[in-house]
Amino acid sequence: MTVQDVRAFNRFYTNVIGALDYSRQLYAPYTLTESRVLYELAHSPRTDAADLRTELSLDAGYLSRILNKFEQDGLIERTTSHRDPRRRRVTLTARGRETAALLAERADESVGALLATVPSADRPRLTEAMRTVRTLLSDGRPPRREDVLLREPGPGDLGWIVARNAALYAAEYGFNADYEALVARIVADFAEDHDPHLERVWIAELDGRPVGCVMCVRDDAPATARLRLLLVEPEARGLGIGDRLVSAVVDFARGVGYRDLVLWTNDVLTAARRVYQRHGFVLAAEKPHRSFGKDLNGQDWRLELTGTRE
Amino acid sequence: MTVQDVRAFNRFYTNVIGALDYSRQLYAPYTLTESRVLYELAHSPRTDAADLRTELSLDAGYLSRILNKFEQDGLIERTTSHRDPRRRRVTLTARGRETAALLAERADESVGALLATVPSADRPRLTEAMRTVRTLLSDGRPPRREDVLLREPGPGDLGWIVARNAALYAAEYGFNADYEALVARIVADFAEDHDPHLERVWIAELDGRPVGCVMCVRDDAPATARLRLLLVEPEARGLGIGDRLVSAVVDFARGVGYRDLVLWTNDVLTAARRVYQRHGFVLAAEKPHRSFGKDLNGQDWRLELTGTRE
DNA sequence: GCGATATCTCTGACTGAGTCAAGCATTCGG
DNA sequence: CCGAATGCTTGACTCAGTCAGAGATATCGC
Repeated sequence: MTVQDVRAFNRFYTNVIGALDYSRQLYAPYTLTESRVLYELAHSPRTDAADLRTELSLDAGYLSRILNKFEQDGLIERTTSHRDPRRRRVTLTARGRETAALLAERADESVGALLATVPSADRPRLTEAMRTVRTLLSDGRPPRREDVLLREPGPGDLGWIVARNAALYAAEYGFNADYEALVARIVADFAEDHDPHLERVWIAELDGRPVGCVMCVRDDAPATARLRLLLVEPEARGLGIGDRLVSAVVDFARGVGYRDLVLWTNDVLTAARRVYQRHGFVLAAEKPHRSFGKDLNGQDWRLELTGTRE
Repeated sequence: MTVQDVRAFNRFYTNVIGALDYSRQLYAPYTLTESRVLYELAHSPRTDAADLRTELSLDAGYLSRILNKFEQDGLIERTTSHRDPRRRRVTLTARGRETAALLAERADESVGALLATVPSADRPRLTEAMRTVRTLLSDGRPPRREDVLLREPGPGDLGWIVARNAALYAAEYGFNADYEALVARIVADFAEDHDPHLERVWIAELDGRPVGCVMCVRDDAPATARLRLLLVEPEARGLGIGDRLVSAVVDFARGVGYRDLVLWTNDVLTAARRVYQRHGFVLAAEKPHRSFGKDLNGQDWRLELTGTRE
């Protein structure tokens, strides 16, 4: 049950945060909340009090008192905001920046001590996992299209294509190991020998991790390109990534002078089919076959690249 | 910088925990700390006050007062411990269990509301990431040899072999994409056609995720097997995984009747070489070559499988 | 067995982080 | 121009959590 997992994590992490502050000297002579305010100020030095309130969800009176203290200690200066005299603009003084840096340093030390218990080989996994938790929980903001980036494959990405194709089709359609063999063959052929001007692979990246791919290779027929291995991870669907990948292939194929673009798929892959249709592919042939441990309907689709460009 | 990542995560998660408690009704009529005590009691019903103190690191006086309140409310009963009359044994009453259940239910709801913002496709990633953070930070208990399991590859594992070989050798030795092509070729050949009685792949699994692999295939020479693609993830090194993988290959090859086991490696892979030596492999030939964008010394190693079995 | 010391618990006294409500100044919507 | 809303401040308060002392009992050295 996911809720229980999350609650267990909350209990655990409450202890972690508590343990970091064990000596009770971390924030002296300020409190955790004061130190959060100071941090916020140090990282966006020209802020209105109202922004601090919403950002840290503090009580207005509480914040006002905290800022009083900071002003007495010479950490900040308060002026009224230009565009709204009710608002107070808060700016850090040099002394305030010093203090913020001091607190940051202490926090660094404390966290460093915690991190020292983690083998350095594991640290990338730790930061990766923390980033995952953050992005998934951060107000559930759904990723936007602009967060997705298309790029060329780097080390390991071709293997990733094989792994994710095999795992996803096994999970979603029950394909057996033959499918992984097919994909591995396609990828190996590409990796071993391809003309970078006429053949290419794109990786769709979201928050630094691959979430989709597509390949464009020469076909046997003259002046014909073949689109292969279109894939979008379930968690990244609905962002138009499939469309962008297909567009990339179409544009590329047209740009380097192919006259036709073909692809082979199966009718069970309905989402993919709609993407192809949107880009103007038409069904050229359909044939039942038994592959990957399933009875399937193979489909050949074709898009003429000459003619009217929309 | 990892420390900064962790601190960012701490700030973030402080907000998450704060937000969960937003309505301020979560624990009413008790406080967070009281509710933690109640939780602890509900999950180990027969506890001494001293245990609670150490477990939750509470002030003795504070805990005493909390227990007073609980006793007045009829949630607990206090008796003196048998083995030490100074200690107080605390047991939940039926009413105490009810209250604990009620609080747990409210917390579940609150967490459930948070989780509702996470698309269900992402939830496995969330719990996985949380588990990773917990296991890495919780006392850094190093994994033990018994936690590692050798198994046959499942869907996606062959692709994983390609991906991790390529990524690791690129990171550790600067190999270029040619190496990924070579691995992809080897894996594709295996996936497409292999004799399961004479050729096999092993995946080493730690806590449910792959951390190592090795392959055994027929060689061109008669009655000769070839060991390929031995790999152990950095974070799983030092657990004897390499030895276990090589042992698996040696035992398998000997068991199915091969007379020789050969392998090709490069002298920069010193850790792997030591593994091979431990298993009795001897260096048969060495030859410089330029591959994968590097000048390397290729080595052929050989182990006779007939003769004295140790 | 006895004294010195440590441990467990409880209570009184206190601190101070955070909340609530009222009031003043200003902007916004009509 | 008026009522409502927003931003900030201050006074008054609550109550979570800390600290110190005291009583009871265990443990250790002798």
